[in-house]
Amino acid sequence: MTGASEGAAGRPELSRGKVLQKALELADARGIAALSIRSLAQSIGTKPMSLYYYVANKEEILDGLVDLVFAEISTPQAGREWKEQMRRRAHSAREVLRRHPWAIGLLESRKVPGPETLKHHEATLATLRAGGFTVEQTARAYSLLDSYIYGFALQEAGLPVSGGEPMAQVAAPIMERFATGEYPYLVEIATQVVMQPDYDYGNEFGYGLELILEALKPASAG
Amino acid sequence: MTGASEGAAGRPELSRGKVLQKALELADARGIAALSIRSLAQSIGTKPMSLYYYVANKEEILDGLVDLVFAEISTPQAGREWKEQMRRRAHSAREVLRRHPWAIGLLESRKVPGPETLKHHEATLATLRAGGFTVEQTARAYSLLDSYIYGFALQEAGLPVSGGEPMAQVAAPIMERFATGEYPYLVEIATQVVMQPDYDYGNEFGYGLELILEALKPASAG
DNA sequence: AACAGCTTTCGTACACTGTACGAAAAAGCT
DNA sequence: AGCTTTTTCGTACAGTGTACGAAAGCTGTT
Repeated sequence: MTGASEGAAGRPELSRGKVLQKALELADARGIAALSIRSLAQSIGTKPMSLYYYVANKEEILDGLVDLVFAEISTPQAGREWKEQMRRRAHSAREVLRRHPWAIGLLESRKVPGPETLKHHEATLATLRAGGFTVEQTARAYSLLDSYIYGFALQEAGLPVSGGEPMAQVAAPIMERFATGEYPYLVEIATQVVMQPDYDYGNEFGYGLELILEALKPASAG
Repeated sequence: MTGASEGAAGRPELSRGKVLQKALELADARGIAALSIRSLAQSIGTKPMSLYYYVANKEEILDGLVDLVFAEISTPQAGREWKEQMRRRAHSAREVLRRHPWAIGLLESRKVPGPETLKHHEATLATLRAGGFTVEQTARAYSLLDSYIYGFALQEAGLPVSGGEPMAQVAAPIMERFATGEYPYLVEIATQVVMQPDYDYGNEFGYGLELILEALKPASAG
């Protein structure tokens, strides 16, 4: 009963899942740079080397994190209207990547996709195919949609967190260099759109997404 | 003459530019993970701590690298046909990011844009504005185009290098899990398009780009 | 020639990283 | 009880970024 499995008393009971879960929390809370084996072990309440029983190395933890993030993205359902399904998925993906911005940087160096990642891709492909896209059209549509989603998330991650007025903060130091009049168009866009009090870059996501969804079409020519 | 400046004899003559240049070469050759202060100093032919005279810390080196990469992207010219200019810029950006894939991951954590980056943005904005886009339309078009470019580069970076047949390599290990029949649509797209001998994912870039350029329009409604 | 004052180099040391190796402890089984 | 497998973790090592301060080199003035 009080074996290595179920924690009967106060035993926290370590497991691969718990390691990854805590790693995700730590990355969210303190940033991916602060995710070290030692800090992770401490936040779990164990010792550094104990983690290596559940995980081969740190790379494997990062792989697991990316897979966890993919698992959070809402899975589209084949058979339903493809456009609405893709819209839902895209917005969900953006939200997830905004919650875990560090995951974007991780994507660049990941080699093997995890099981949840594969499941997600499978469901997305199924939805497009069921929507009437040919195999080739599906490949292109998927590439286009995901490129937009990842790219938007990447740009969003390069901004100061998000909220009411942080745009003025990122713009201010740059504005000084602008005093020279070197960058009139950057000044224009900064003052006339970005620094407007109610401007939220996140809202631009929908614009580009709709434009792409509108232009995508199954059947006939590609 | 044999002062601290021009290297008259065999003196290599250190400088901030040289440090960044060598850092770029090292990152390209051995990957961003292999770029350490010590390895960089050695490749330059100096000692680690000497670099800190030209650079405040490693972060500043990474900032400089990103700016160097941006400098490589061909700058659009305002006044010329905006669509053609954006096409050129997009293809150039993709090529540059394929040469320096590590730069994509760096983008996520960069805080302040460098001078070359600003210059590039300025020129792009100028071209769109001159092409008849309003300020708001420019912001949206720019966001859409760059999201697509960065996202595509990000996905491309997650692939095995590039060449004739590496697609079969990334697909093979995954294919084993497919033997279970869990992922029929992934199998379909893998066998029917990705693993085709003459398939090159890079070619898909043009498709999405043209679709976006076609849908973008200046004037009237946004 | 000697000194002073820059600029530029770099040796040493410290705290921190991932993890190889192997010992120790705990749990399960006969 | 003992034996075996599973799970934990202490120690040690090579590598990281960089703070601090000493040294060296160069320039200009006397």
